[in-house]
Amino acid sequence: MNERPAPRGPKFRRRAEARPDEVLDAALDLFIEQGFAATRVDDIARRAGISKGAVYLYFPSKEAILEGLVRRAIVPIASHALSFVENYDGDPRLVITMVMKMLATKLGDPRLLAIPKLIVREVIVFPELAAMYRREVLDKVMPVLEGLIKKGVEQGYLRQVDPHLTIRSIIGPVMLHVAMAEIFGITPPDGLALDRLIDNHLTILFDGLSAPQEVKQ
Amino acid sequence: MNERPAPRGPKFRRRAEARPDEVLDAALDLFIEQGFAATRVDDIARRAGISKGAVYLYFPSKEAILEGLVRRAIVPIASHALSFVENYDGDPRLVITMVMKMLATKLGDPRLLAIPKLIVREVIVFPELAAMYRREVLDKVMPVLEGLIKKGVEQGYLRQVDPHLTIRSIIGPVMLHVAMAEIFGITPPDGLALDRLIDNHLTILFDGLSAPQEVKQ
DNA sequence: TGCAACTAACTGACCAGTCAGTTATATGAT
DNA sequence: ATCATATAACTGACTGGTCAGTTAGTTGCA
Repeated sequence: MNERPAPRGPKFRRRAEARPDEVLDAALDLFIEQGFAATRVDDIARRAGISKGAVYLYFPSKEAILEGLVRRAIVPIASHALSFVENYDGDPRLVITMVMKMLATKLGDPRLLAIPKLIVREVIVFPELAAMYRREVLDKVMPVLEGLIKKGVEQGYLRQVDPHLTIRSIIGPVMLHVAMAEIFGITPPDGLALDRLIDNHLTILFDGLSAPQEVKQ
Repeated sequence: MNERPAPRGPKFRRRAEARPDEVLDAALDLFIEQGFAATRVDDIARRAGISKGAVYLYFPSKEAILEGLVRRAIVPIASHALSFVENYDGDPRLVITMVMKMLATKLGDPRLLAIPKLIVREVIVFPELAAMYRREVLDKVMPVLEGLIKKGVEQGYLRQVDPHLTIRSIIGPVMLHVAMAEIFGITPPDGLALDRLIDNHLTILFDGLSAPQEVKQ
């Protein structure tokens, strides 16, 4: 798997710039496979192609690696398309549909999904991790969605609902779908089928589970 | 908290019948507080009022305690009101409402909620745990709900939806609500408010998020 | 009196974090 | 260009603490 070290090549390279990211990449792989506790720092080092001692040149502790992982994942979120949603003024159902499609893309990428999974697993031992994620991601995203729904109600697009609670009705089903697949391996017969789930859900979400009345003619 | 052992009392009691359950109770408390890995068998023993060695008279390993915990929680599920749901023949929306209220009760009890939480946390290290829960609980409950929806569609109560996927739209929001509260401490201003969440959700679920048309007169 | 139930001290494996020593490479003098 | 020197980057063996599981011996009870 690893190329055999050339007998005449140097024993190691000095590449201080690249190391931290390589450590994080290696750690993410291993944390996904085995979880935080079961992963040895030595394993992380080996997969990153350095010695254990070198890991401690860049991270003061194993926990700091986990924290670095979450921090690195969080950074790009801030610069995201939230301002578009914030300033949008038409039918909120279009934006909701868009948000769902985007969410599906994110959740489909194992390396993105891994971060919330890690947080969920480690929240008891490292509550600061969850606090960080909440502060940097959820506290930014959720108020925007809440505002969207509130405006939708005021403008007459949406039924009178509680904006705060309605967020759960919108994205809860997608989360549960992914969670059931991840934890229990329960998927539709033809795979994860996130697109079909979202179609099915949006129909129910917008127009209700009840059969349409015959008044439509 | 523990009564001080009377100086003249016996050093221990022989109570083989009661021990296993007491160990499980102690373990559940500690696993909730600190997670599986961070809990020492010695702590479990002490809280159960026995020595570590005694624990190993009843459970062959620490993992077996966790497994016993899940198994004990699963047993009462089998004998539950599923047959009622299975044989019900009227408007499925009534049953769905009922199921949601029942779910809310279960999720409101920390000692019941703790079991799925443990499974979620430990699924990577002990996948058999998740498999067990799936086999004994989910594979029994979900087909019944699926059948309920299917029948509801056939009898014209419900819109044409995919029964398998629709389960997510029904209970996903409740799960997300609880998960957000548990993991990130995100709740409505006035507490968990599960009842209000369910009311809000059922309105959306049955009749849709879209504002009602003016045709109703 | 016998033995199941129980205790408490012990063992051995594991692993995060340390550190003394080694190697790569940048810098500057010749 | 070539070499000497400095130091940042890195290695790998070691340590100290932790803890699951074991066992030799003690105690409660029928």
